[in-house]
Amino acid sequence: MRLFCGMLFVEDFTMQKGELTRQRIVELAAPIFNQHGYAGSSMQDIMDATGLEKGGLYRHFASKEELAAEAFRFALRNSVKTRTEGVDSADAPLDRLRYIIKRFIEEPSPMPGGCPLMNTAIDCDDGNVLLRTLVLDGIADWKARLVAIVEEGVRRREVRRKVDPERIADTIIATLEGALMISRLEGKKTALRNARESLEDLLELIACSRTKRGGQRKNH
Amino acid sequence: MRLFCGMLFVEDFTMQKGELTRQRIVELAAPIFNQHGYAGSSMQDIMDATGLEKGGLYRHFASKEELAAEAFRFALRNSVKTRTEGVDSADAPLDRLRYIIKRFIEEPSPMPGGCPLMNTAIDCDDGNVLLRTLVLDGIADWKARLVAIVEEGVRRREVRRKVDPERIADTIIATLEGALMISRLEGKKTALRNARESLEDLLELIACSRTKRGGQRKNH
Amino acid sequence: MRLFCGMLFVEDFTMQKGELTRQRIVELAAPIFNQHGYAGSSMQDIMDATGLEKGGLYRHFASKEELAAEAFRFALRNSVKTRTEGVDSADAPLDRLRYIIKRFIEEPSPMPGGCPLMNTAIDCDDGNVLLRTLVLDGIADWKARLVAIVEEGVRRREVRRKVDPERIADTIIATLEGALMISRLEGKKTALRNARESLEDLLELIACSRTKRGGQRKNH
Amino acid sequence: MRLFCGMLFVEDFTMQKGELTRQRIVELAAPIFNQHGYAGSSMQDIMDATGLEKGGLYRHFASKEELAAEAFRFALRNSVKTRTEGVDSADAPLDRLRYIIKRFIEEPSPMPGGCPLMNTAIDCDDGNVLLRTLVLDGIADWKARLVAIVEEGVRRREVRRKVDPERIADTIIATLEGALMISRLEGKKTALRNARESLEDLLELIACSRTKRGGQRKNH
DNA sequence: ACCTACGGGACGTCCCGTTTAT
DNA sequence: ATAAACGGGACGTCCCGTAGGT
Repeated sequence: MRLFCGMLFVEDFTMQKGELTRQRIVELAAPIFNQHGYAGSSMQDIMDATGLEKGGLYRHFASKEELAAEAFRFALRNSVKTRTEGVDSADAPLDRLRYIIKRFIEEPSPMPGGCPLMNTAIDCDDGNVLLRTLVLDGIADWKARLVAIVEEGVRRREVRRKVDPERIADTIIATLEGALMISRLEGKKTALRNARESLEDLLELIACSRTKRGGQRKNH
Repeated sequence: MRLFCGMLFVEDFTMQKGELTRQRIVELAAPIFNQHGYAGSSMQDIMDATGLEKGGLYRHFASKEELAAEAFRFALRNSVKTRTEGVDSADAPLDRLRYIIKRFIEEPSPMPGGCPLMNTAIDCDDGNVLLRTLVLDGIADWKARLVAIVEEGVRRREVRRKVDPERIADTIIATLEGALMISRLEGKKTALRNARESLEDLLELIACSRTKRGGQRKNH
Repeated sequence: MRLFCGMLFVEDFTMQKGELTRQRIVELAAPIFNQHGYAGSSMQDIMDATGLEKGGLYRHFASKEELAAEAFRFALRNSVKTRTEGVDSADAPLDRLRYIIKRFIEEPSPMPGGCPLMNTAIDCDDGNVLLRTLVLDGIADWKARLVAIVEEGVRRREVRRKVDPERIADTIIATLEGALMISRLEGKKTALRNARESLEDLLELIACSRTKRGGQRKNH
Repeated sequence: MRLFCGMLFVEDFTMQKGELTRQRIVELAAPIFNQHGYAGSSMQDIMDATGLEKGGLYRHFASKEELAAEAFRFALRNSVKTRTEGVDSADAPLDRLRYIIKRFIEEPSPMPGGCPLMNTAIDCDDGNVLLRTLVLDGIADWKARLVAIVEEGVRRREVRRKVDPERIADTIIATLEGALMISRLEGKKTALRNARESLEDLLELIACSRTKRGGQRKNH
C-alpha cells in the first residue's frame, strides 16, 4: 500500500483505516486552523469539514491543541515542499537563492490562509507552548537551509567572504514573509514583487563580482 | 469632547467622566486584543483588566467588534507615534529612513504583543471587514509616509532617479515586520539587527553617491 | 399579565422572559418524552424541537431528568384537564363516571404518545425514582377522584352500600388504560369501545336499581 | 436444530454449542430488555449479563434490534406459558376464563419487569416496526384464545348468545394489563385483586344462569 | 455603572452499536 | 469467541457575547 503522508510517499503495508481517517482529518483541519487561527477555529468547524462527529475526532486526537499541532505540522510540511520544489534545478548557490525567492513569490502558499509559519507565529504569541515550539523549529529549519546555501556560496567563492550567512537568511525570510503579509492584505502581488527585486539587489551586493548582471538591471 | 492633536487624543477641559472611562477601556483593551487576537480575547478579559462589569463596557461600545476596532486604532496610533518620534531630528531623507529603521529596531513596539498592524493583518484574515479596513489604512499610511521621504530624496538628488519609491517603502515595511516576527519568536533581537543592516545596504544602493559610507561597512 | 401555565391561567405580573422560555421548553419536550420515553429521548431532540441550544436548555433545567420530570408534570396536567373537562355537566355520580369513561374513550389523550401515566409508569420501571413518585401521585389522584364520586353515589343511595369504591376506581382505571394500550397498538378504537361497554355494565351492576336501563341494553 | 414443542424450544440431542450459546444469550437478555426497554438497554448490559464479549454477541445476532426481537419472543413465550399452565384443569369455558384470570393475578409474570406485551407495546410506540409487529401478534394470539373460550361457552349455552366474545376478550386483557401496571407501580396486589373481582362480576353477567353463584358474592 | 438573566455554542468525556482482525 | 478499533452521538459544564433592569 502506497500512502501519501504529508510530503512523502510512505510505504506502509499495515496502515489501518483509523490512520487514514486521522490523516484525512489533519489534511482538512490544516487550512481551517491556518485561516482562522487556533482560537478562531472550533472543533465544530472540523466536524463540518470532515463529516465526522465529536467521537470520531477525539478518538484520533486527545485535544484541540493536539489536532492543531498536527495540522500545523502538515501545513508546514506542505509549504516547505512547495517552496523547495525544484531548487535542485539550479546549481550555483546564488541562483538557488534566486530560485527560492522566485518560487515564494509565484507560489506563496499551497495552504489557504497564507504562510503557516507566519500565521501560527502570530497566533501562538500567547500561551500555546507546543505550537510555539513547532513554529520556532520551522523557522530554524528554513533559516538553516538558507544559511547552508550562502555558506556553500562562500566556499565556492561566489559570495564574498565577509558576508554573514545568517544575516542573509534572516533578511530573505523577513522580507518575504513581511511582503506576503502586505500582499495578502492588499489583495495584489505588488509587495511580493517589490520584495523580490530588493532581495535580488541584496544578492548582487553580496556576490563576488558585481559587474556581471548589474548593468542590465532596470530600476537603479 | 475629544481633540485630535498630532497622533493622540488629548483631553479637553470639558471632557466628561464617561468619555474618560471609554478612553481608559480602550487603553486597557488594546494590549489584550493585540496579544491574543480578536477570537482569543474575551469581554471577560477586558472586564478583568478594567475592573468594569459587562454593563459598563456595553454602555460605551455597542459590541465586541466595535471595541476591538477602537482598541486597534489606539494601538496603531501608539505604535506610529513611537516609531516616528524624533524623525524630524534628521533632515536628509535617507537619514530619516535610517532613523526610522533604527527606531523600529530599538523600540519595536510600545504595545505588548508586537506590531498591531501585523498582528491584526493576520488575525482578521478571515471575515472581519471593519478591522481589515483599518489595517489596510494603517499600512497605506505607513507606506505613504515612506514613499514621501524617498520622493523627497529623489527631489533633493540624494536618491537615484530610477528608484521606485514604492518598492523601497514595501521593502522596508516588509523586512521590518518580518524581522520583528522572527525576533519575537526567537526571543532575541538578532533578526531585527540583521534586517537593519540589510536595509542600510539597500539604502546605500539607492543613494546617488555610494562611496560616502561604503568603505566603512564591516560585513562585505 | 395573563399566562397559560399548564392547565391554569395564572396571573403573574412578574413572569420573566426566562420563565416563558422554560414553559415553552416544557410544552415542547412533553410530547417527545411521552412518545419515546426517557432513554429514547435525547437533549438533542429537545434542542431541535425548541430551536434552543444546549446552553439555553441547561439554563432552565439542571439535567435531563429534571426536564423530563417537568415535562411529565405538564403532560399529566394536560391529560387530567382534558379528561375531566365538563364532568360537572352531569350531576348524578354514576352519570359522572359514565361521562368520564366516555370522555376517555373519545379523547384518549391530548398528548401525542398516549397516556402519560401509563407510558411513564412503564418507562420508569427501572431506577428513575423522581418520575416514579410523580406517576404514583398521578395515579393516586385519579383514583381518589373516582373513589370520591363512588362514595358520593353511595351517600346518595345511587350506588349499593356494599360496593368497595376503590375496587370500582381501580377497575375503571385499569380497564381504560389497558384498553388504550391495545387500541393504540391496533390502531383502532375497538378495544376502547369494548372497554366502555363493559365498564357501563359494571356501573349498572353496582347501581341500586338495575331495572331502569337494563332492558334496553343491546349486547347481552 | 431446534424443536418447537408446545411453547418452548427444546434442545435436540444434536444441538450445537453455538446454538446453546444463542439460547443462553436470549434468556439472559430478555429480562434486561423487559425491564429497561429497548433504548434503555445496552449491548454492554447484555455483555455483563452473559459474560460474553461484543464479538460473541454479534456472532449470533446481526444487530441489537434482532436480539431484542428474539428476547421479546422468548419473554412472551414464557409469559404465555406461565399464564396458561393448567387451564385444561377446568372444563367449563367460564371456569377456564376464571382460571386464566386467577392465574394472571397470582403469577403476574415470570419475567422480571412485568408483562412483556405491555412493556413492549409502550416501548415500541415509536418507530421500531419489528417489535411492534411481534407485540401485535402477541396480543392477537391472546385475544384469539380468549375469544375461542367465550365462543365455546356460547356453543355450550353457558354464555348468553348476545355476548360479543371480542368485547369480553378485550375487556379481560385490558383490565388485567391495566391492573398489573397499577399493581407494579403501587407495589401491592390490591389493584390486581380488585380487577379480578370486577372481571368475575362481568363473567357472571354474561353467564346464562345468574343465580348460581350470585347469592354468595360479598360486595353487592 | 452594576448585576443578573439569557440564550449560544465550544469543549471534552463517555459510552454506544458495529466492524474488523485475530 | 475475544479484543481492539472505529466512528456516532449523548450529556453536561463552562464561558461567551448580549440585553435588560435597577
